[in-house]
Amino acid sequence: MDSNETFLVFPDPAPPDLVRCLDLGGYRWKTAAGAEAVRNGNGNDSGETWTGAIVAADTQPEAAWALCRELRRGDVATEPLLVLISGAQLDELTSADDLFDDFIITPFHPRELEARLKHLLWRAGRGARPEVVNYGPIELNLETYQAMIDGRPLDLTYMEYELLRFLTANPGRVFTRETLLNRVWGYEYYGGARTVDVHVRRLRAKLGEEHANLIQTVRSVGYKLGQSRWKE
Amino acid sequence: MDSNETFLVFPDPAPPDLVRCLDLGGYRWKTAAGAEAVRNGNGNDSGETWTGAIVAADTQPEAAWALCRELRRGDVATEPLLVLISGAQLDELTSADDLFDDFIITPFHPRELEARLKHLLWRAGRGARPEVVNYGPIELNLETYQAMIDGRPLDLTYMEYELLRFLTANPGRVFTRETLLNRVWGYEYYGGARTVDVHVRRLRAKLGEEHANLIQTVRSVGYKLGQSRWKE
DNA sequence: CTGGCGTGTTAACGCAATGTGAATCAACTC
DNA sequence: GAGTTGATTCACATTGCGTTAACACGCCAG
Repeated sequence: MDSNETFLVFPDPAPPDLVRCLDLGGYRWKTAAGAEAVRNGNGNDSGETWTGAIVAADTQPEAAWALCRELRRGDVATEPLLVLISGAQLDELTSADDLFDDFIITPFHPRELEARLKHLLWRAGRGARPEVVNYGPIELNLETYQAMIDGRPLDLTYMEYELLRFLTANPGRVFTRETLLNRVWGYEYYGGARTVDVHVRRLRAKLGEEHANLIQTVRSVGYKLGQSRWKE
Repeated sequence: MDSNETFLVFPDPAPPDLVRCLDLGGYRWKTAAGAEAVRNGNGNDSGETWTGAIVAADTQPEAAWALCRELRRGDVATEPLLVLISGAQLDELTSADDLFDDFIITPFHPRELEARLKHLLWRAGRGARPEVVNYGPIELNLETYQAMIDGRPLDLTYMEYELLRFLTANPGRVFTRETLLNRVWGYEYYGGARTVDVHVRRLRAKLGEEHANLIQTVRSVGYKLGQSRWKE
C-alpha cells in the first residue's frame, strides 16, 4: 500500500462501510462513476494503472457488471477485481465467472475484506491473464484487436469482434440470445433478439464458407461455437 | 461415471454442515485424516488425483495448516484449495497466502460455499460441477446441449432433449403424461396426451435399438426412465 | 453536405420441429 | 377368444424459428 497503489471503487458515492474499511486499512482509492467514465479515463489522469478494483454490485447490479466487463476488456490494467454482492445475488455469479476474481457478501466484516484484498494482491504478484485467445483455427489477439483464422487476418467490426471473442472464450457453451445481448452488448441494452442473428450471420460470412459452421445454432436455444464438427 | 472428480476434505469426521452442503450439491468427496495420511496416499487408492481440497481449519488449526502445506508440496495434485476458518482466525491468513486459493468464514451460507467452489473450479480450467447429468449410458451436457449415449453423440431436437433431460434427472420415477406436459412443456400448456407418446417414440428411435428400453412405459400410468432392466 | 461504414430493425421466405388424428398393434378382463 | 382399453406408429398440417436480404439511422471523414 505504498505510494501509487490506488483502488478503483464503484459506485461513485462509495458505500460508507467500504470507505471506512479502506481508509482504516490505509488503502488509497478513487471512485468511478461507471463504465463510460472509466473508458474515457476519468479519475486517473495519467497512465490509467490501478492496483485493483472493488465493485459494489448490490445497489446497481447492471451498471456494476457493465463496469466489470469494461475493466476486463483489457484497455485498463485492473488486475484483481473484487465484487461486493448481497446474498440474494449469488446466482448472478454463475454465468459471470470471468468478470471477477473474488467476491464478498454484504454486509461484510471489515477484516474479511482486508484479508481478501491482501490475498488478491498477493496472487496478482504472479498471475498473468492470457492476452491471446484461440480455439481451433481462430486466434484472437486481445491487445491489438486482431482476429486471425488459419493465420489469415480477418477484419471484423467492433461488435463482430466482441461477439466472436465472447464465444471463443467459452467454446462449446450455448448462449441464449438474451444472454449474449447482456454479456456482449451490455446489461443496460434493450434491443430485439434478431440483432444477434444478424451479427452471427455477418460473422459466419466473414469466417468463410469452410469455417462458417464454427458458430452453430442450437434451435430454440441460441448459439454456440465449435464442438461437434463431426456431424452431418 | 465421469472422471475422478472427488474433493479431499479435512478433518476426518467432516463438519456436518459441510457434508450436507457437498452432498446436496452433488459433489463427490472423501475425508483425509491429516498430512501424514495424505502423504501415504490414503483414501485415494489409485492415482491420487483430486478435483480440489476443502480444509476446515477452525477446529484443528495446526493440523489443517500442516495438511495445506503438505498438499502444496506438489506431490499430490490438488489445485484449488479452499479453507474454512472462523472469524477469529483471519490474522492467521496473513502469513499463509501461498497455502490456499480461497477461504470462507464459518458459519457459512451453503450457497456461498457452492459459489466459491464453482468459481475455483472455473479458474482451474475445468468445468464446474452440476452442468452434466447422466444415468447409465446417457450423458447430458447442460451447457453444450449435447446428448451422448455410450460416448456417441446424439442430435436431439429441443423438445426431445428437454424430455430426456427431465426423465434422466429423475431416474426410476414414473410420470404421468399430464405431469410431463406440465413440467417439460410448461404449466400453461394444454394439449393432447398423444404428444408425449410421439416424443417418447422419437426419443426411443434415436436412442437406438439396444437402448430403446431405457424409457419404459408403465401401462395406464405413464413413462419412466431406467430401473428394472431385468424385465426384458 | 455527402459519401462510406458500422449497427440495429423490419419483413419475407423456407424449412424443420412439433402437434394432431386416424389406423394399427399389444395387453389385460371377462 | 371376443371385447375393451391403452400404447404405438404413421402421415400430414401447421406453427415456430432461423436465415436472409433490404432498409434506416447515426457517426465520422473528406
